[in-house]
Amino acid sequence: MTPSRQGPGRQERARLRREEIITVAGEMFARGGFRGTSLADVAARAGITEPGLLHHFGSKAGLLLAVIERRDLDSEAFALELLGMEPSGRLRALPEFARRNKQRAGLAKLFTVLVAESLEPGSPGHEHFVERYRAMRAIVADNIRSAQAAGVARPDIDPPAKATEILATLDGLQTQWLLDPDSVDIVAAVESYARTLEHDLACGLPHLT
Amino acid sequence: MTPSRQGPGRQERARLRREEIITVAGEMFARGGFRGTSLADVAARAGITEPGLLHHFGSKAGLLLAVIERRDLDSEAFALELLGMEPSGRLRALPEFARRNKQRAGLAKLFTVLVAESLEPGSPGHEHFVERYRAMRAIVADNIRSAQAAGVARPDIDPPAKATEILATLDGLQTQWLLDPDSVDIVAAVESYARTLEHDLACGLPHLT
DNA sequence: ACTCACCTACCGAGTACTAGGTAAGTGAAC
DNA sequence: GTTCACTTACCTAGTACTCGGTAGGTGAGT
Repeated sequence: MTPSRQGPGRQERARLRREEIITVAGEMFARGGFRGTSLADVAARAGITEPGLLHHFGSKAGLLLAVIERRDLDSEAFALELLGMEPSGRLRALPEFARRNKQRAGLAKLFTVLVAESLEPGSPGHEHFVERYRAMRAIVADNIRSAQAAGVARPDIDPPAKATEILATLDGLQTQWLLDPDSVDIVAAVESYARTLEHDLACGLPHLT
Repeated sequence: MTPSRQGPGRQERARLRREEIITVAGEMFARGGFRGTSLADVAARAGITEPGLLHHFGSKAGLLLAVIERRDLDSEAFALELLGMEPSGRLRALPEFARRNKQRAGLAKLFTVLVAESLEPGSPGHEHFVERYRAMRAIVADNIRSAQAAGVARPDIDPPAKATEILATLDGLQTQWLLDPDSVDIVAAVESYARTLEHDLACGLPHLT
């Protein structure tokens, strides 16, 4: 009897388990923060022992990095989707982005909580988030520049400054929504902001055909 | 000999010590978060024992509330200052607010970290921050309404939505600055946003005298 | 005389992580 | 196509330490 009965084999099974653990850990970090969640908590929920966890991820920080990496893959997919659209439609995709995030409130909360926990230099995720924000600002700034080149945005706007501002608003809206979902409708808020932005970028422009 | 020589007396001395402890705890909560800071850390820095701390504040959560209360008093002072100005000048006071926050990066970081730690319902500061944001949105919305009444803001702006948006942007800018002060100049960013806002609120208005 | 700030000493329950083992699967030699 | 050395997944048990909080006392100030 060859032992390869039908199950996915050892390493494949281990990979699946790793994925499952990352999912669970992400949810728990979102609820309780990184510092507020213990390896024991994660292990219990994932149906594994603490040393079992550490076997896969090396350390608690390693687990955090795996969770962050997963989240990044997710949002990268969305970014690519965005870049596939023509520039004029990207603004209109913002509410779609909000709807998507609303479906995944856990991921959104995870991000907000982890950023706050990473403010202090030297914390496990600090460099990662610094780099990430720099990259995001650069991407948004490039988008603005191309909109200016296409003549659909005022040329007197400073792309980096506006990029910082846009990301800030989206983050801030998300935070207020996560804190108090009954008072803040994230989709409506982002839709409203998209209108603000449209007005802000174009108001005063000489009309085009 | 009446022992009231010149020292401030026992209760006064205790009050001063309380204040000192709150200051120290605020700094440490800002650096390491509430969960990431232990009573032992605070006690050591404040030159007191852990039970000494608990004598004053009852519990760790009590200490947190004292810290939050202190911060609120501080920002309330600024709010009153703002309300003393005529409405048209309030926008111009935003950069002043940023400069003030830059001086007190510790307090700003404290606020950002604590809000993130309070996202989850049931966490020690949750209700406090929910209430606080509701109040702040209401205040800003009122400001917008009065600007509309005075004819210096477009009447088609929805005050609550714009209020949420403004607070979001200011919070988000602060977060990016705290995370990466080398890349984000908070004062310049807020100045830039104040210009955006001015443009946003007034652009399209029929000119007044 | 009494209050109250603050201490020493301590507790039980976590904390991340390690040591060392077992058992199951894998790959090359034969 | 078995055999067998090797790797890998994961466990039990325990490390040294930190956590927030309590009990009960001391001693200065009022």
